[in-house]
Amino acid sequence: MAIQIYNTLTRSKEPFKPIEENKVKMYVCGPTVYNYIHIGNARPTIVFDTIRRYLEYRGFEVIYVSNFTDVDDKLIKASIEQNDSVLNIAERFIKAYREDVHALNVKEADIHPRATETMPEIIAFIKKLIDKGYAYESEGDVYFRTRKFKEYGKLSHQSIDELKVGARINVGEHKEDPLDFTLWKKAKPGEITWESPWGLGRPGWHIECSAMVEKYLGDTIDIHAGGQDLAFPHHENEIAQSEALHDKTMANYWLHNGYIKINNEKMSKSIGNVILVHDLIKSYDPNVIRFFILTVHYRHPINFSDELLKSTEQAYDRLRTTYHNLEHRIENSADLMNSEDASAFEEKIAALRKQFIKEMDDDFNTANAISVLFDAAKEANLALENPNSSIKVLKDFIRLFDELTGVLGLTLKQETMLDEDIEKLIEKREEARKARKFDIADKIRDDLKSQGIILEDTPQGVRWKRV
RNA sequence: GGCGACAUAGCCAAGUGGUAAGGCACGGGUCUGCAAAACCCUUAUUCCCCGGUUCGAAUCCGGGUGUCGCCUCCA
Repeated sequence: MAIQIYNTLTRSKEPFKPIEENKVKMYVCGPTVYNYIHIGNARPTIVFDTIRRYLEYRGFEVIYVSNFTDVDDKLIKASIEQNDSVLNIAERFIKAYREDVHALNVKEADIHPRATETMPEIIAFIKKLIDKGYAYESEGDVYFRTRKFKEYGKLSHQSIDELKVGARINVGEHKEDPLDFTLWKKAKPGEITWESPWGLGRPGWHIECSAMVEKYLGDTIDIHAGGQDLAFPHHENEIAQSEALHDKTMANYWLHNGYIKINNEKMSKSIGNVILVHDLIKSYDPNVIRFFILTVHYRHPINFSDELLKSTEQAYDRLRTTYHNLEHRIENSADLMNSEDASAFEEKIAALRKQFIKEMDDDFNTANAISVLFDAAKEANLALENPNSSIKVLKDFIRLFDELTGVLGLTLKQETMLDEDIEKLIEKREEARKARKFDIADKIRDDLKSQGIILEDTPQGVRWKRV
């Protein structure tokens, strides 16, 4: 059975069929780089990275394009406030974005185009729209003639007459119709500008994505994705621009991730509850943050709170502990070949892998895929419980964890080095235990615990982990 | 006003017609020198409310309540 994907366009799950066999062209709307990214920006980044990884895992070659909006009103505003150039600010936060996203183990996009580097294509795109009658110049601005595109509203399932209520005309705009949206914006004095057939100005927000998709992926792509709020108007406008020009479907599958709320409130600057990834990774392992995002289906809203993140950390530690215990046992135990038990576990490992794929095939249900990870932990723990388990089985569990968590962009492996003086203390404690001097042994264990190192005694010797 | 999402145990969260996954927390037990980790057991006769369809509904339909989102920059 094919992978099922929920398509915003049809509001239903559809079997995934790429345009070219085994190849996926994927475009994800990226950030406007005027600040550090917040946890809400991190969700689509993580979610669509996971979808990309899964498609690759299933044998597709994925071409993943994600843009940086490096010129727009917000950047111009920041430039005035910070008394720095738009390009400097953009450069700074692209760097910050890369650092944050790298920490969250998000794979680099194949192509990361910037609006400012796509200017010739953007201008050409607009020009062709004007030639085709879908756009018009008006006192240095260029607008898209929305009503002329008959399918307008098909993504957000709104009729054009209902949309009219919300449409606005800002001061200084000269539109034929309130629904028309900006393709090219005439520059105000002092603003960053590019030359165009309509004078100095800069692109509107929606046009860059249409131009980039066309430039890097072609007229029709497989997957176009972004946050739920981008469905309207951003994606609707992209469709209008691209399909008006090409007379072809822009993207076969439109994917939108749900919102993140903070303590059940909307995250917004006015409430002052914006959580930056940059800050969050100072207090939490990025693995835990990523895991947290993936414990909820990508289309559902997530509530975010410190308390929830803490309990997620506990949950993640259960997986990490199992993984670590497997490693410890493999290193400290002779191989005991017990083929009967081995084949039973091998069958379970195969079944777990199959189940994981089944869950992910169903519209990337990472919540259920994660529950398979816990099932795997349970089986691995049972294997560890058995003193006769073969090393091969334990190694196969490690491989299973590496494989499945790799698809989710998570890692369970942790640091394995200890300071020499701590190693000595552990040895000293072992001697004390052998001599049944438990008061000395317990004192050492307590001391190390206060340094964040937990000792656990097992039949295969002492095992340690950091808190 | 238009479009949409959500409501499942103390908390988080799957499940979209066949008799309630998983995790966190809590309690009991086994193991242990004591721990830790792990394992076993226990924890929702019930899925916001009221009707309806059905042999059968958390799941479908109608109505209601509540929370939230988009329609304006926003992931």
